[in-house]
Amino acid sequence: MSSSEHDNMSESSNLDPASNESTFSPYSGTSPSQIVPELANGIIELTCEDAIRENKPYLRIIEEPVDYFRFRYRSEMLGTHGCLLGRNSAQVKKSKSHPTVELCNYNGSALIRCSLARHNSSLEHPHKLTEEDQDRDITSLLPLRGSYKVAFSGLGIIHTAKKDIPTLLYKRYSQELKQNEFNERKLRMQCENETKNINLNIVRLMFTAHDVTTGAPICPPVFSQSINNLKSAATNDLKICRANRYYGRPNGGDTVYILVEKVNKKNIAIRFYELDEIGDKVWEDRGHFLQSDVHHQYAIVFTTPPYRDTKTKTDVKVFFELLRPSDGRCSEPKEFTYIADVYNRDVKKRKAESYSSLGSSGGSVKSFSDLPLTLDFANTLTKKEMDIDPMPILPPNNYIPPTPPLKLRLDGRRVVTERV
Amino acid sequence: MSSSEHDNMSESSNLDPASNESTFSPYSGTSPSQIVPELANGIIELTCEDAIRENKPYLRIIEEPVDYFRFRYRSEMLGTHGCLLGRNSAQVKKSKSHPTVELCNYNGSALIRCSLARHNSSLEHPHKLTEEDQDRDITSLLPLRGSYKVAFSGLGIIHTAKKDIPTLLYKRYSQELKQNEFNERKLRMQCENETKNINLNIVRLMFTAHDVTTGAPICPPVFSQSINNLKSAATNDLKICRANRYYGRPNGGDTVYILVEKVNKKNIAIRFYELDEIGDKVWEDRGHFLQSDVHHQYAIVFTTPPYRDTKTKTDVKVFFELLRPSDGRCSEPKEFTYIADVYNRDVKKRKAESYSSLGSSGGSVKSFSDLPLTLDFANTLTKKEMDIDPMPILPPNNYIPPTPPLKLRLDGRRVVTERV
DNA sequence: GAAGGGGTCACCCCCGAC
DNA sequence: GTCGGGGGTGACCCCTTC
Repeated sequence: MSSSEHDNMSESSNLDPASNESTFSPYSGTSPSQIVPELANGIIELTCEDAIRENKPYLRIIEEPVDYFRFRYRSEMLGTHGCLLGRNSAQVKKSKSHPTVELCNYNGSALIRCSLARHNSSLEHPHKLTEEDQDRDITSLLPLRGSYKVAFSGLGIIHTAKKDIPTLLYKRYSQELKQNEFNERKLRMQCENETKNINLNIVRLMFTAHDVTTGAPICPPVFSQSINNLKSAATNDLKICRANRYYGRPNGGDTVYILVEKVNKKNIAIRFYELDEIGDKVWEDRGHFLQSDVHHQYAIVFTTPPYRDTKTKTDVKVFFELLRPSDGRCSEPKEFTYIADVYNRDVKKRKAESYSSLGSSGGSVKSFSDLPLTLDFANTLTKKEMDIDPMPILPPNNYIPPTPPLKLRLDGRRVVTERV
Repeated sequence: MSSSEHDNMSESSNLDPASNESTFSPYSGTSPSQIVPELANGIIELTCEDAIRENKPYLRIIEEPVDYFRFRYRSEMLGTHGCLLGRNSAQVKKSKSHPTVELCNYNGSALIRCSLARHNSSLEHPHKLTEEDQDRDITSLLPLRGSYKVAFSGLGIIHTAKKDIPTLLYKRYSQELKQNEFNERKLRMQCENETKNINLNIVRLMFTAHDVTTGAPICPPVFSQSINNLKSAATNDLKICRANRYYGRPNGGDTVYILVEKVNKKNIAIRFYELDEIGDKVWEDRGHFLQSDVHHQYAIVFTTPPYRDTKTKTDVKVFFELLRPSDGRCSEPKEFTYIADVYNRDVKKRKAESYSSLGSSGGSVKSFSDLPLTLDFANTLTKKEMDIDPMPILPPNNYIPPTPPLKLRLDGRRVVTERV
């Protein structure tokens, strides 16, 4: 209902040559939805503004990637399974967008590289980006048809097997360090430990700009918003597929069966809330269930919380949704109606609504068939039980590592790059 | 309720020396539940009777194994996960039984071997039996404390990885055949094909008796009933864990949510039935749902069938259960009550039961809250959709291969055996 | 074919009862 | 601890639909 509705994007991968003005303002030539581009973190925004003031080159993201995407193992890459779209891609065909970046305040040729960074640091992620069937750095040469904007279409995210990651890190570090600068066994241990701190279900795109001839970085990198692995119960899209009832009594305690997409019983809650006329949240409570009421990750049996006014004289429309405490994400809400108890209603209403015949359909008064209630449900979720990833000891979020230079080789419009 | 209730077994692994009479009757010295022992197939029984008539030795199964057991991969065998029990093991502790076999009409020493056979042929199964941490043939030397009965306790079933099976078969066949009797490539192909026809989720125990000195078979083998892998959706125990309602209207169409153990949406049905006073089935119908109403193998939303008498004047107790068409197995039934429509009841009853107040608990008349009903459900399960294993082209069920002789080596009471 | 999904195999753990 | 289970996960393999 809410989060999937966007303006039908005007930015697409077919870049408009008319918008190719070398401007200092980040607010030019884009659709209304991008007047305030969402940046990966505060420091980038500052950097941009500094760059604008000082007339220095900078990168800015014009189209963010979608926030949910299925990471694929290399063995799954025989066929094709769709590419990473832009956040504003329309569901309908023919208006797809792709992650897009613009190099501002710059003249002449430049090379834009797209790679994967970790979600909570600027370090490289062990997963790999892929472009169609090619297995090399994802780069694009600018200007492209006169534009300094480039859309990366056809991207996929290759899920590196967990067991391969320590070795991968070891290779990387042992190459970077001189032969005598490290102790092999110790470095291997460090890589094992670092592996534990890498979240394999969240990545960010990292864009870097390089001088075409030297490979030297032109400006600081920019990072996209996080992209969550759609296949993992820790990061997937929460969804209530179906429920057996969408109404209950104001004193709560009604049993509801919901069928949901994969959840983790240690890290899931059900939030009821009410919005007033202007959309502000005026009440909130939780559905009650035990971990054992979560059935194999795909169904939850819970009891409704009491409404804030158990003697309400009128029916009240509220919402309920899934909530994942570890990252605060929630599902699309479902409507739920607290049906005012017939004895609390105004006399006029009571006459009209009560005593409707058993088994008739379509009446506005529902009856409550789940009585007597199952008692003693309690929401026992505790911080300890939720298995939240401990915050790893890593560079803070706003630390930007120096962009390494690239070794370049031209290959048509594509540039083959290697780490120096 | 029904299938798990048995006499509390008197046969246990502690064999009673008193029952060690060399008798010709298979009906002696066992508990009432074994007066008619269940034999794996008809031909065995004939063989037994022939053997009895002719005074020849024969094997008979005294305690069958349980029919559901979790097969474990070798990598899961670090800890301990419980052993294969006898079918009549009591749920309460201290009265466990184990698969038990008796060698009849025989004097002197004999060696009883237990191994795994396929469910639909007498051929050896690629899975392995294990006994505690030992990895060798499971054998026992008879007589044991004067008895010709032997219980195999501490058995586990090791799940051979599917990808390893062609190689395993190839090794076996290429050893059995002479060097020039086979074409390597062709044999490998045959092994690939044979692998497809082996059901890795069903095994049977095969018991063979051997002369201690020569290893020659003493009598034909006997086979236990099938043992199904508890972890596979194709063979596991069907179970309705929870349902949101256990009653409905006689004309049916009420929506029921059930939470179930892992099922295959292409191979599952819901059967309603009614028993008369003497336990005969007098009515049967199906719950209606689409494959898409099966939620990730763990929940089903269905609508109830109409009762045979939609105008019943009294409430009717019936049952519903899960049914797996491929093998005809079903879950424990749950009770379901068709509540007579209030207008069809006898006048006296109507007075007492109708118009009870909304929201009160404990009354015998339930109300129906799921109206209006979801329409247009239809049970569309067809034979074609059920993905039933095709019957492989293999020896018929009653074919018994000649028992191969064993190469023997004594090691205390245990005998180390090798295939000749 | 493309673009999405769902299910499975093999493995890795977890827990509660002793 | 260990026993006797049980649930979840990573990697992979398929299947629907267009």
